[in-house]
Amino acid sequence: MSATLTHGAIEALYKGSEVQNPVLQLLSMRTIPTASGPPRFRLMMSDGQHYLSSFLLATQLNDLVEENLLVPNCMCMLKKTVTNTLSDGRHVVVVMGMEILQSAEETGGKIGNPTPYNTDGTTLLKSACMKVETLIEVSAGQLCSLFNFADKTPQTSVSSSSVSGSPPSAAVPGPSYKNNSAAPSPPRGRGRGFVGKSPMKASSTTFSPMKASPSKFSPMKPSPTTTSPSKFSPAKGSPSKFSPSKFSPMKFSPMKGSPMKATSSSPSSSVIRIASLNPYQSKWTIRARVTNKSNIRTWSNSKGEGKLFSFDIVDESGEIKITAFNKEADKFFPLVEQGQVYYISKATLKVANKQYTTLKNDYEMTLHAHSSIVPCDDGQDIPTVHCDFVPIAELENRDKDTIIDVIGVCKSAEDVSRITTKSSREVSKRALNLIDTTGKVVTVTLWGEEAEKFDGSGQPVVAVKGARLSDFGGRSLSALFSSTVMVNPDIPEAFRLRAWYDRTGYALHSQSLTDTRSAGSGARMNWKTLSDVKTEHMGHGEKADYFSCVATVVYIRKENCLYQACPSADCNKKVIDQQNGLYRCEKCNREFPSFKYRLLLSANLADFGDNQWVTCFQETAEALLGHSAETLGQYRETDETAFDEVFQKANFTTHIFKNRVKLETYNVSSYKPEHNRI
DNA sequence: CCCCCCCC
Ligand SMILES: [Zn+2]
Repeated sequence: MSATLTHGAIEALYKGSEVQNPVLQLLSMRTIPTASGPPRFRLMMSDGQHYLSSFLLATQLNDLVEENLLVPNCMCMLKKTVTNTLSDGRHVVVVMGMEILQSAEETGGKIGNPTPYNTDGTTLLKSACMKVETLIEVSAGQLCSLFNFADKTPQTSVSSSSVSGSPPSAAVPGPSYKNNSAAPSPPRGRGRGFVGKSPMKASSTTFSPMKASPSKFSPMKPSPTTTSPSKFSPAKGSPSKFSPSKFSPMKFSPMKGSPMKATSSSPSSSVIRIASLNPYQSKWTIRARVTNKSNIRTWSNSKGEGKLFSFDIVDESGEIKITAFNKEADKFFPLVEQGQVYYISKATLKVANKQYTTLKNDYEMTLHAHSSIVPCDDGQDIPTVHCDFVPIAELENRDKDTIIDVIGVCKSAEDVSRITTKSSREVSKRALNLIDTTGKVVTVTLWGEEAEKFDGSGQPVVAVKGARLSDFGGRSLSALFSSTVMVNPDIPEAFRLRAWYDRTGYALHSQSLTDTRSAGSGARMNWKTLSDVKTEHMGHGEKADYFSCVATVVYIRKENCLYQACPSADCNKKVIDQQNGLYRCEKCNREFPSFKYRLLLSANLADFGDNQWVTCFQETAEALLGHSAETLGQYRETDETAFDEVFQKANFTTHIFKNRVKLETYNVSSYKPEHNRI
């Protein structure tokens, strides 16, 4: 290929006008001193007529320099750029994607006789050079930090698609000058073909999405009557007429001189699409619908602690996750309503950690003190749920761990039960059996509140967006934290399924993809004697082993079997008695006037050939002892005889124990009977 | 700044 330079591209790029995949020649390159982090490269580029040194290489493209591909005189196609305007009006062109078309050797030298591009009426190369240098200092808070974010994720679409030199993918068609170019999804197994979801499109009360926050349960009407708090008074001037689709890409780039008049309450900058968001620009407003609002959750780890909630938003271009921490969590949680459309601005973009996200966006958003979320009362044009439902029969052909959307009639549902995870967290679970018109059934497991609140009576249609396919029992599904569970969603697929099931489906001799002969009914029980467990070295592998046994309790340690735990709902951490009527939870980092009792029981089990120490967590211990932890706590405080009696009664009782076994430090196995009965 | 995705 003999490349030709795109005359006029320098001016277009500098001004932020649209230009199709411009081809430029690199004339020179300089390293910009940085205090920390990877080096930054400033490029002087030529289009054969003009040259300009206001180009900055996004750091995810630094490889091109380090591998000596991007060297002076080479010719390159700029596939993704963003033109930023600094507060003083100067521009800088951030190169986020480029392809080397021709090496320096092949090109042979400088093409043409380009002159300095006149950026502001005075032709001064020197000033152009100065600009870029000061840029870093002047807007250090802005650009540098943004670069840092970008650097954390080497596999952004920008680097992966352009460094490899692959042709533009279908996801990024057309011009390279596109602030609004939707960041293409990197290849990943979890990819899903949906744009976004909003269960709350629901215009009828039959719709009840199952996600934690109470606000999610309020059905949305197509034209919601927003009762927004006064400080969030929606814009009066109907900003929605600035429909994103009417905006040319040009609008997305120069940041000064917003075309919109900013009033006190209306969005003060251009309404752009979610797909156009990137960390290099900060003055934007998006208009989008809230989906998947979470509850407020606390965390505590080595780096600190706090609380947060998150939600996803969707518009016609894509979706993005938004998180609010601590103060902002408290501030925005009550204002953000599932299904509602908002103008959102002044939030911080950062590169999303692909390890965690199932959303199709390379970035995610964090709200901060000055972020603005204003209800939009005429958001009917903003899409709601978009699911790519996979027919249940088709799940047989999908790979394990794929994230999929599924819909079916809930033929039957387990009762909710509590289980203890490997990390000793307790969680509720409930398995549903969904059937669709393929006549196949699959088991979907719901967790936590969704499991608790699920009501399977009346065999509702259930849709799960973003469930993970597992190979357990053949094929089964599990809801994730990021999943949305919708009961009787107001969507055509649901109506079709309802009609089908009520007419003929109910009588169908269905086949399950999930082997349901599990837990309790025999086939899946792994029966062992306590002696087997030892001779077979169960629990010595990487993963835990599971077995069931019939055994008799021969000893129960009643000392230390009860502890005083944090009273908050999902925190079972042991509290510290402050001796002043208050109990401190280190995890919640606060004191409570009360605690709850929890059981952690050490017992010795014996069968005809051997014996074994096991640990029984709360539910199992309560079943074994026949009393709640709370009752036992009362006994211990007030009636020691009654307390002792409980243990005596439980001793020498025989049960079926279901155990998890995993070798822990040195020779101590932790056996966890999770369920037992005589 | 989270990021738990669980159970058989
Ligand atoms: Zn606590």
